[in-house]
Amino acid sequence: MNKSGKKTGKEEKNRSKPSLNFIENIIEDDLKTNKYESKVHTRFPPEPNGYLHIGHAKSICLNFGLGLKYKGKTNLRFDDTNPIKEEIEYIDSILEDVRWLGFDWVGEPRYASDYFNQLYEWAVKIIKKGKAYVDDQTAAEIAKQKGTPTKPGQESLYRNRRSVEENLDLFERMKNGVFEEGSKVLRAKIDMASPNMHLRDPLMYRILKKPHHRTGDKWCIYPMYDWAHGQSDFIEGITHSLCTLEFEVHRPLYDWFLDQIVEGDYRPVQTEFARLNLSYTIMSKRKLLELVEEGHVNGWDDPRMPTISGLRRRGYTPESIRNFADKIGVAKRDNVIDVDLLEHLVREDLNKKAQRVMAVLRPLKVTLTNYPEDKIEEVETINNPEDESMGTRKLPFSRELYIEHADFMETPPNKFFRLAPGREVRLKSAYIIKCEDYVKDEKTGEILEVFCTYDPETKSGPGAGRKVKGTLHWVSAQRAINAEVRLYDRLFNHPDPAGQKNQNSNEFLNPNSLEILSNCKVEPSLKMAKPLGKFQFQRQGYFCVDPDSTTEKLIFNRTVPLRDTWAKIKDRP
RNA sequence: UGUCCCAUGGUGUAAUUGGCAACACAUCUGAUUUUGGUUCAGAAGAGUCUAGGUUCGAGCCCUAGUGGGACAACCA
Repeated sequence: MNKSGKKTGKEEKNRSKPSLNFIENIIEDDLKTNKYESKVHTRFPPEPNGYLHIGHAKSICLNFGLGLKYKGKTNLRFDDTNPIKEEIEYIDSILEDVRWLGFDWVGEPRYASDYFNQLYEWAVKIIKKGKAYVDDQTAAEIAKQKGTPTKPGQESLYRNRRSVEENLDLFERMKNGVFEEGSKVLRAKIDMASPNMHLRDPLMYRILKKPHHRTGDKWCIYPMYDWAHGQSDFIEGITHSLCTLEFEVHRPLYDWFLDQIVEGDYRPVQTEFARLNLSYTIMSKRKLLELVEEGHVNGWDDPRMPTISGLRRRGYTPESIRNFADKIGVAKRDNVIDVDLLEHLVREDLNKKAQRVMAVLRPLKVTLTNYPEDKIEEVETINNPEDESMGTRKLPFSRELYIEHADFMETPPNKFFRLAPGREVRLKSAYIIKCEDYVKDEKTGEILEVFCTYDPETKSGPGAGRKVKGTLHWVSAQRAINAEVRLYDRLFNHPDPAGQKNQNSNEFLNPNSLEILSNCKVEPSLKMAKPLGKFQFQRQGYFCVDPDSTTEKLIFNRTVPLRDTWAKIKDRP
């Protein structure tokens, strides 16, 4: 009795309070203890050196989602501390992708480069405290002295030899462009014997005589990531600084740098979570770039790419991606998410939204021998059975039609209930037809044409009469318009191409990831289809108008096929 | 020969004071269906990496081990 009462109490609690991920737990604890005056301020801080992918989408949804959930704020900040790799082109695409996902940042986008002055002043302060010094050694010498994770490093000759005044003077002259690139760096004086490599006197500044896309020629010394990120967080009033697991070892340094500059009570805290891995694809920017450069795909927005721009072109909706980020959760263990989940979610979304249309991908001609030659009648069909408000439309029906090649079989196997000699099927929204005859290429065995009769008593609508087992999609041969359809399959044929030791992911590239069908027949209403317009091709899948599509040449991308239980039954041994 | 992180059905994530291991995807049945879609009903699948310890009671706390991952760019 006592026990069951306890149980009920817990169940009620669970119902009213859904479980939180570990970051939400941290935030709610902070809220409870009134840390940060009960504010939540997050940020999404990409480096503008490439295109965003679905792994970034996870981070975007996390950071912006938390801002929304806790009525806080979220900044968009470009981590632009390396002028060599960064370009404005990438900034534009990042802004577009974040907006497309449906998020808005508070105020203007921020830039780490906006803080270069402040960073410089703080660096001077740290030198004055005797906790930073100018090192004249080469990159190779510094690397050599750094030691290894298992062996302590050695201190630089310059570490203790130079006075504060000398360091200050050298640093100022570094800033003024007196020294050659690579000849001097500013280093934090921490601990060359630390078991954490990042604490072995990390670099704060290097000399780079390169123009920056925002600051131009103003600076020739640029701060390193570690000496910019936490300070940017601090400047912006970020409370919860979320990043991926590989920065875990940076956290002591993040904190050390904050120790040097923070005076009040407030300071941001870094928390790490596991990056997203998705089955049958890769997520590394470097490897993705390689796919583009080696021509395995046609650019960053190739619909096979896991980039946001690729997914958009493929026909994914922002909602489906946000749902995905929600469903996969946030934790600290390495993971490979099944791409089936992503596909399930885009189907779920498109099922509600996408208009159904008739499109025959691999046409097979059907002639209705008892249908008048010149007659074209219009049949009415529903636009979306999931949403009556989407209404109906008219479809032209005629003596000569196209059906899907795979919907006819000369010698059908068990459980095949499509068209076959002597069999009947319904043409969706039209009539029941019966196969009377067919023409076959005797050499290749290919079916060339099918002859049927139609039953005028069976027109779709109330009182359509008898039922048959199969229903096929079709188009009128006279009225159909041509289209190109691009069928995409997974880019790799291994579920974890990047996770295989001693094997390059490219070894697992799927040679059949793209199939182009150029002789597809689609219903005439599709002439008006606009780029990125989304449709369900009845019985086949969801398709999206490619941006390359024109009224003269329609091009559709297959987002994802419909679930296909027949394929499973058919392929069973 | 180091430091840090991680370990729950096939996959991913939960289990909020230490109290019957839950949800989603995937898989399999059946029903409905003018999409072999959708929807609905149901089934199977883990005893929580291992060994000890604390406890009336451990997925949860402690110790050790095992396995996986991160760290040695003037990249982020």
